[in-house]
Amino acid sequence: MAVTIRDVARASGVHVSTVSRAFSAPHLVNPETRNRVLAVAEELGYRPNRAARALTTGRTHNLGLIVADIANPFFPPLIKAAQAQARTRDYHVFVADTDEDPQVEEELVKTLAKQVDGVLLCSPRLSNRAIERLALDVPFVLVNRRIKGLPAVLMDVPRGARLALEHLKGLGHRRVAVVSGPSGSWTSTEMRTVAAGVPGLDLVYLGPNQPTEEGGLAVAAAVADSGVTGVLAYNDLVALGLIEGLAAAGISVPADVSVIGVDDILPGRLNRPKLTTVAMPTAAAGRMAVDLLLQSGGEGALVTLDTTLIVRESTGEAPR
Amino acid sequence: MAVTIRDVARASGVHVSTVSRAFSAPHLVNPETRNRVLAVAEELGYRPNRAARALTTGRTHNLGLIVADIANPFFPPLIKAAQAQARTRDYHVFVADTDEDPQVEEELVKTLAKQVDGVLLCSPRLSNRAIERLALDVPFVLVNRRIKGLPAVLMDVPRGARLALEHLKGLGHRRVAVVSGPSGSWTSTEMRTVAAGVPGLDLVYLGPNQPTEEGGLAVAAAVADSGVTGVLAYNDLVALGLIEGLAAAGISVPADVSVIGVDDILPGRLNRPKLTTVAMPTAAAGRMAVDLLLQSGGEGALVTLDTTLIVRESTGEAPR
DNA sequence: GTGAAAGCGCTAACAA
DNA sequence: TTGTTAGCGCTTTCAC
Repeated sequence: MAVTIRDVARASGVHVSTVSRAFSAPHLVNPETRNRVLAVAEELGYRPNRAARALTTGRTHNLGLIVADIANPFFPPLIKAAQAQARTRDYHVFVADTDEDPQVEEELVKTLAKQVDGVLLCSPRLSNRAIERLALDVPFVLVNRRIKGLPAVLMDVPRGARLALEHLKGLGHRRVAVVSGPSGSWTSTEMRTVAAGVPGLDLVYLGPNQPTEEGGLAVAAAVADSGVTGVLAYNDLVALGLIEGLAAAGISVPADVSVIGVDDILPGRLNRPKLTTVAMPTAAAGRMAVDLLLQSGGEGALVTLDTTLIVRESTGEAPR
Repeated sequence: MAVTIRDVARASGVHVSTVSRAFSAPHLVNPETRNRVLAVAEELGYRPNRAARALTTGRTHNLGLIVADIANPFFPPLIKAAQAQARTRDYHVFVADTDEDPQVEEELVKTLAKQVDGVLLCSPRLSNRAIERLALDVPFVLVNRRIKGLPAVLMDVPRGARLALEHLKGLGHRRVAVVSGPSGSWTSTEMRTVAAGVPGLDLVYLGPNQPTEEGGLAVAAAVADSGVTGVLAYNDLVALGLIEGLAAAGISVPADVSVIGVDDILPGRLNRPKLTTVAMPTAAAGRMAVDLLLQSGGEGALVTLDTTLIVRESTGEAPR
């Protein structure tokens, strides 16, 4: 068996409660005693058992992080940042993947609830009602989803989309396509709204569409037929697929058509042409979500992070 | 406070131990009683507190998964698979990122030790000695690292490298470069050994080198100067950077030079030309590592997973 | 400043 | 088959 608080107490000639205090309420114990206890603990290799501690304090010092798909390149930077931020505050994080399944998501929250002080729900697939019900069991911070009364970290996609469209316009593009994602998608709707608000653009809406490379590939023909010279794609994966599809049809990016993605995932940075994209502050979102969760009192807090346009190689002057 | 076993006991008119048994030793309780208890529990929304359970049983039903860098595209498929596999066995998994820092790695293992039934150490940066010492505290499964006496999941890189080199040879390439990674790296050494074992190839060893896109970019000039027509790169990132660097120098892949990577990460699949690569079975490794950890008795188990060559577009006939 | 004792939620002998 | 009791490792009143 591992070394417990009792072993330390015995070896340092004090009561267990003193050892406990030496760790969790240092100011309540005589510096000398404290140092002795700490030294003994160190020597024995004692580490407080966090689970046992949680039982009395009610605070587990664990967080849950639930995402739809760990392998989707959008998430890893968020997971990494959240985990790092949690660690600076002495928290561990459970990471779970729902495989896009709302049922799994719900079950995960329920089983995790008792073991964590809060959970980060990233781009949840669950209904608002279901989430509100779950929020009774455990504190939440939502990422990429807004539900009244629940703290959330959002990213300002509309701003990024506007920037993207204006960038296209500034390069002389007039006829521009907006390729949306899955039909129910929040972002798709937003993109359209924003696009409608940029004057002087002749807009073509394409989609709904799979939010994947295949989706982009599939929409290439429609883009080619539409006569546009610029495209704002639902996300980077779609943009990448689109560029590939266009190339297969003999249409070159950015010479013939400019393409902008959304997310700023790694593959877009490695692609040639390097993808111009609306960068989502995923790492910042991960950090911020952890902060929100840990800073009690941030009840209904709503943080919206700025997106930025990163101009790389997939956009250029409109052909004439 | 959440609903506890005591609430369920009271509401169903039995003793807590009966409730406990209804969940963790169903066969020991009368089916009728059991159903009643379960019904009441369901109704009250009772969920056993796993941390409390762990305190008595000694089994937490949690796993730790430690990787060097979550954002490195090599890891997410492994994390996803490990997590999924763990879930099928009713385990949760802590995911932690060491940022390539051995110190952090060690500290993480120590703090996690008490909260988990075992930890998956993926591509650890720690010394053998340190790992052996830590293995006294908590069961390990190593991924991508072999230490005597510790269970490990390895991937057969030599086989993949041989396949890659033979593929190049089959395409008529004679003068071929092997671009290695960081100097200490295990894989680098292996690659050289394997390369030496493939007859009829005129080999050039380049490196050591950063295992990143920049590393590939940096080595492009040397590759160009070396007069090779084929390259086996340390990994996909290096291969991608190399292709980019070659392109900048007016050298086309695969027309002038064929390039093969290792890993099969997503960016390679999205790249143009699509990267020919030695696919690492990362998902299978994640699953297998979890199985090894959970199947007690697998003490010194050593599993080597096959790698395969995936031929895509970055390799072609040698120019003549 | 330190010790004693109770208890967090649960399981595991041991009785009955 | 079920209840009783003790205790997992720790914190937290409450005394002293």
